[in-house]
Amino acid sequence: MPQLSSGGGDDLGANDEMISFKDEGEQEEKIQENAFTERDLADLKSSLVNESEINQSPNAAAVRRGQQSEERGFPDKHRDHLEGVSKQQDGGLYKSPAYSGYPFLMLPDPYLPNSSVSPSSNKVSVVQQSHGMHPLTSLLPYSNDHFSPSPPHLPTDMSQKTGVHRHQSQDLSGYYSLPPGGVGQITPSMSWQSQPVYPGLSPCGFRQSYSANLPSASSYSRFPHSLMLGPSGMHPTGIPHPAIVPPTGKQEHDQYDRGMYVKPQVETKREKEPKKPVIKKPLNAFMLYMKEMRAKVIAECTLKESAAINQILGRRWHALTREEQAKYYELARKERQLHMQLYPTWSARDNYEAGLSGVAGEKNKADWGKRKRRKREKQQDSNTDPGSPKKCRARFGLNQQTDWCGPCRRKKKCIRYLQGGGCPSPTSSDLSAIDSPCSPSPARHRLFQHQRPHSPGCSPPQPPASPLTLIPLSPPAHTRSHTRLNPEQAVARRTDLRHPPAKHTHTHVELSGKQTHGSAVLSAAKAAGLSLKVLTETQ
DNA sequence: CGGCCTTTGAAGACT
DNA sequence: AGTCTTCAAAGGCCG
Repeated sequence: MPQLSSGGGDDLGANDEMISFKDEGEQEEKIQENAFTERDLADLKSSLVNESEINQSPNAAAVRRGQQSEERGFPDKHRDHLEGVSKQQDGGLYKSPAYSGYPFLMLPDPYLPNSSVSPSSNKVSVVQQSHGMHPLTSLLPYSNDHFSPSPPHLPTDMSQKTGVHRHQSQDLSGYYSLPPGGVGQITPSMSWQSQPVYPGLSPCGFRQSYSANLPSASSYSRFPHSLMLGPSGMHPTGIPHPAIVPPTGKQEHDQYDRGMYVKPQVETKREKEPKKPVIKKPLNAFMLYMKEMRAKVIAECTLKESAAINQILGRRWHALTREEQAKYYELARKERQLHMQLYPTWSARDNYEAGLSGVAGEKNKADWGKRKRRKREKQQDSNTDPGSPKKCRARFGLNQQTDWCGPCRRKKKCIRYLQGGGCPSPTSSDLSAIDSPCSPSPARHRLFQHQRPHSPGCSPPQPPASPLTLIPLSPPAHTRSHTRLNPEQAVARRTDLRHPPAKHTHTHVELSGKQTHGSAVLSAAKAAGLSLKVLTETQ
């Protein structure tokens, strides 16, 4: 769990962490990249200043007051916990109205016991913004749907998912209703508002965040996110929710990307297809960051391949300040809390059975063990030495792609390693990785051989990566666990900034001073646009 | 069409 | 307790 819950931010103020995890040879890259990140940081900081002013708005307080009608229902211990969290955090994440043209209802602090803050508090976290935009709004592209006033399609039976507490939300509409007066006065301030709209981008759901106005039929169709639920993307509660995704798992995107979202269709489809919901994991901080920044990276670097983009995003993630990361950690924390509220019986293990039922039955439990063993064996086959680089790109780096084996060039398993580790031990050149947003990873270099090597859209254009400017490529996800033992990796990953996991995230957490039931949770979800997803199972 | 790639973080299983 | 594995998003690529 992010160390945001206490300490008054002392752990966020340190400024020495940004260097510690930098790898050698990154100086040049750092200069270039900092030019970018600092720009964003400046924007962000400015937005934070502005938002603190804007949130003084009485309208915001009025909106918040309208949301304090429900009873408390969770143990005080969680409240205590969250109080500590909220005291420090609730003013930081959800008060930035920096985004114009995006209808974003600030998280109504159902998560935060201090939700009944006085108007004088600058921690007013409920800000309806039809024109203002949350700094993380692009993380919440599905939040558009949240602005549907008084959803008329709420089913009476909201207990579709087994074990999910369903406190009926008679007053849900109260949370969705957005007083018109509360919106337009929020002046879009800067911050990521400066992010361009990418009209030409492939539909990834971000650009809309910058251009949407109040929800409408058209705006729904413009939002590709899963919350723009399609036929089967209905939350068990009946509220369209990003956690509800079609069985295919990708349908959501295709469907919504193509603007096929039609609300009546949601209802009819849902009636036709009673499904078991497969609840997706809540997004972690980095995932949220990725969702937001992906479009930006794509636009700047004209990249399309997610693997390359993710490498860039991973680097930028490390380049973020603590404060910046803290926002995402906090958002992720709230997502987890919401997720836990919505699906108390859900376990991450439920989804270990990919493609199977989201409900972990006994059979799934057995299959899970088998699958796990299979994967383990598979990895051992190709990687008898888990701690060592196993791919040509890691061994030779970008500058020596001619030394790569064929499979490595085709993103396949490195045959050299399988053939006995014939690859020479890595030198400095094996430290190749994305050096800048413009430098694709060696593994993806093939992609750029038929793309623009140095996109003009990337700032700044990068020459072919030099070993001196390269940083170590992070090991594959399945080998990271080994590298965690590596002190350098530990430093590189800036473990000091890694917020400890919320060990009690699966305990009930009082999310609000007065909202504790499903309606509160759902309204909070709608307000915050949290990205919980449920994959409904086709019959 | 399914799986891979790639990233970090969270959670659960395992040792 | 520490380690390991899986999944979350994304979309192009490959067999």
